[in-house]
Amino acid sequence: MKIIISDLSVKYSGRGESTLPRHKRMLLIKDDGTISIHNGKGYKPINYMMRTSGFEETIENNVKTWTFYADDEALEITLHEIYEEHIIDLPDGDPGLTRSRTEDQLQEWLYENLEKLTGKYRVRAREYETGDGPVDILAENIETEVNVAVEVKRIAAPETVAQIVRYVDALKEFYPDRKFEGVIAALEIKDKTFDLARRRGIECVVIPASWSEDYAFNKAMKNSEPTLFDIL
Amino acid sequence: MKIIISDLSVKYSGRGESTLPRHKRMLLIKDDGTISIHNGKGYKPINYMMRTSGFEETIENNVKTWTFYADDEALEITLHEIYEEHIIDLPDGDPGLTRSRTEDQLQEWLYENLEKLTGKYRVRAREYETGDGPVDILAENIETEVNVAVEVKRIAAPETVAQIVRYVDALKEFYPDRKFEGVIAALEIKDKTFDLARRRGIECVVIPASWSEDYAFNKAMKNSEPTLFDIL
DNA sequence: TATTAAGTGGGGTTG
DNA sequence: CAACCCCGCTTAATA
Repeated sequence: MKIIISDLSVKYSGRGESTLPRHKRMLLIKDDGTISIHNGKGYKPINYMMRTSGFEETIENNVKTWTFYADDEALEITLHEIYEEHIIDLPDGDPGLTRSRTEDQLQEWLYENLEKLTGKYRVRAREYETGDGPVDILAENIETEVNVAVEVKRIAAPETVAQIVRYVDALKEFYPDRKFEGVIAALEIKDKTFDLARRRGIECVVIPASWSEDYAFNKAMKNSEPTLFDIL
Repeated sequence: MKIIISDLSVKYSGRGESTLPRHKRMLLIKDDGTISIHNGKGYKPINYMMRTSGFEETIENNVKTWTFYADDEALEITLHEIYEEHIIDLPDGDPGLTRSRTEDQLQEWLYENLEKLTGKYRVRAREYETGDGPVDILAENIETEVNVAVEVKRIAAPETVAQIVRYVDALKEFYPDRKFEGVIAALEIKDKTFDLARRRGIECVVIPASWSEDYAFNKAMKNSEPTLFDIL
């Protein structure tokens, strides 16, 4: 990896197009060919390019311009004045991130706890194919026996309503002799989404934030063997 | 800005949760409080935190652990062995990125050129409110005088079809005495999307890739004054 | 301040 | 390869 601190300007052309006027910034060139340009703010680079396959240097009036190429993409960096340069060796084989509290785990937890949580829906299947993509959970109303498609989200947005409506429509079309309703289950549901859902006949279920503790506790109970986590 | 090359491990807890085992990586601390951890690959940090508001250092067995805080978030970095450290001054006032070939410009271009391009639609309005969100362009069929809602996209996906169908339905509901049709105009429309659109009675218009050159040319013509771009 | 929509979105998974 | 969907999405514009 190479770090260059320089007064630089950038032009990118590829999927979109952008230009960046001269300013002192950090240029980061990783060994996998990734280029990124950082300024003093934010965690994202202001300009970047991945999977570079070619490289070219031109010098004019003692000013270097580097152009990096890939399929249909080009990133042109003019280094007006270089202040610092560092070579850093980062070894391969990074063990990588392990995540928890993901939507997948939320879905798993809800599948186990939907009936307890709502008191009226009994789960039947996960990732049930609707004909227009799989719905997260298929359940049924215990009293009315109507089938219920449940879309699980961390944060429900208006587009979530559109999504569940599509699934319900697809299910109705595919099984014309059965009844279907739609439910959104989310940790957070904004007012506007709530109103929109109600107007479309979609019910909203708010999942308590404590789900993750409950999930972790149950996981730990199932594994009688102590995990590495318990020891640490 | 501070760059630290270190053998480090990370724990994040906030909107989600994640852990990163020990490995030699780069820690980047920007003056705006942004933390990011990079390995040797990719342009994105593997772990990060923005808008940090607090900081704490603990030392155990000669090993430093830094914990960064923000509302409901915490990033804990244990620096097992520090190899390098660099302080870099990046001035504020970065002029920032200017983009072109954006969807906004595409929409502007199409508004000017829809009639020329299709030979049958005449534009009437941009960002026209349908009752279910604004549609990009409202036009009319020159021959039949039917109103046409046009959704502009760079890449049209099946979801785009659902979107334009919703708009057309909303318009029909709001103006029951008028006729409406839906059109998707995009640079790229995959087969499945094309088929789906046809089945739903939505017409597809493919925008030629040359639109951006035409757009730039016309912009230049309008401004008789030479721009900074022309000079450079 | 909250909401919406675009992004050079990225990235993984499935058919 | 295309389609689909989640992401600790981020970020900018807008009401």
